[in-house]
Amino acid sequence: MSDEIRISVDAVVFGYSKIRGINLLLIKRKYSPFKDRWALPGGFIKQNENLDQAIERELKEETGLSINYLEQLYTFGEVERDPRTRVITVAYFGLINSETYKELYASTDASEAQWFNINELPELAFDHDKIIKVAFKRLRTKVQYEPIGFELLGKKFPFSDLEELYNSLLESPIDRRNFKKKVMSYGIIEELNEFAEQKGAGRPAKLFKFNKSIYEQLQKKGIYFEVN
Amino acid sequence: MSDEIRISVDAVVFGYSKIRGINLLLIKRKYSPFKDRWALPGGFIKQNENLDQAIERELKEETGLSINYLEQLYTFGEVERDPRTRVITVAYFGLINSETYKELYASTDASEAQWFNINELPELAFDHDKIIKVAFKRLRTKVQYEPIGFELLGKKFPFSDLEELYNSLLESPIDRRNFKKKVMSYGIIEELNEFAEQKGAGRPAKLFKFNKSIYEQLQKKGIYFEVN
DNA sequence: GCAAAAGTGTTGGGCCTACACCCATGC
DNA sequence: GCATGGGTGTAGGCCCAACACTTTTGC
Repeated sequence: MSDEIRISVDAVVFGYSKIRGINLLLIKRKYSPFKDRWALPGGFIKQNENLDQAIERELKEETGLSINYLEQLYTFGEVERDPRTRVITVAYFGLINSETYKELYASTDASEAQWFNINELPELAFDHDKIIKVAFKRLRTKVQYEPIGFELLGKKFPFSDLEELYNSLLESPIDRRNFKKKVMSYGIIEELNEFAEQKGAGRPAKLFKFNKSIYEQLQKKGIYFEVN
Repeated sequence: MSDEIRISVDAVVFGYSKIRGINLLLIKRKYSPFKDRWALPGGFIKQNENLDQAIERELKEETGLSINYLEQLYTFGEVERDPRTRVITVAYFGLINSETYKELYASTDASEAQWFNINELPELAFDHDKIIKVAFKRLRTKVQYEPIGFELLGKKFPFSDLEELYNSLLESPIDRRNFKKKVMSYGIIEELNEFAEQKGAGRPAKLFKFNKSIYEQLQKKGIYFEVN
């Protein structure tokens, strides 16, 4: 056990689908410690790369995914969190849109990377369960004051997808009519003249699109998104 | 230049007084690099201490202060942020109440530690100006949705101190009557039967006290503090 | 025709905003 | 008595919460 302190980055990446709900990206560890245990994607940072670069590299290496939304979450540095040596990890919080999300689902169970439902997580390596808790709390808090929910949906989505997403993230069930009025009132969502593909019965759903640049203009004016 | 990556902690500690406004705690560096330049209190973490322990130790060593409110802010890890070698720093965000704050003011200019008005900061070492910006933004945002402003006041305070504090932190000037109604409506502030010492003319001000345990009970019920 | 999902308006009440004068003290 | 800072109430409007039926499709 050297006297060095090592630094890693780890990412908590959430995905979403209407059927499966909130899912989390995990990888199976190839090496000791915690060999064959599921863990967050991540790894040690290199001498000449920034933290942001490190986490992007690790995600690409271990899962092949590119993440549309990624921000620093918290740094975990408990002395005993890694049995080998002292490791401090900078955790990131990521969201992935449903198109990319589906691709990974297609890539079989044999893959090293896999999605798990947030309520059915396996036993995890290190203190990763603790990190995930912090990240999930951030997700549930942040969807209420920033329009990050759209990062979990596709570019075009039926309004009911957004509804369901917020329903699964917020504590109390949302009122469909009030929710739509509120969200539409910001003018950051465009109604398209396209319809979602039918799957089963029911009236076909119009598709909507999140307009990020309008949101950014509102922010500058001091108008902030808020839902609860 | 070794191949090691080193880890430090730094603290952005804010103090407040009605006369001087928002102030920031800085220390003068004794050693190279940036010798004699003002910088955030902080230093390298030790092999066997947690991050929280490290920042508390450094603050005590360098400034003698004990901080009532301290939370992790953000981790800064740009490759070139330290000219010596690669150093990643975990920044903390702290608030200190006005009693403690005054004590330091009494400890002369010769001291290594000194308060600076947030609008009159000297040139700083490393990327500490950037860290301070992030911290100040956090302060201004967070006072709006958590009652952390009280951490900057004394245990007992005249209501006008709170008013002035929010006035100096928020962008638009607050309405005195509406502000008081809002804050009092949470029931987290007790009106005492004591009065502030007179300094100059004016009606004597009643003293108030923040009741943290009532606030925590409200939080559990899902009632959140909010001012703007 | 019935099951499944999408779409849509109104009302009452509570909360937030706007706004200005009196009170107690020092000098 | 005047300057200084502390303390206080109301009315109008806006926004939010509560609430249920109709439309379009697949089968």
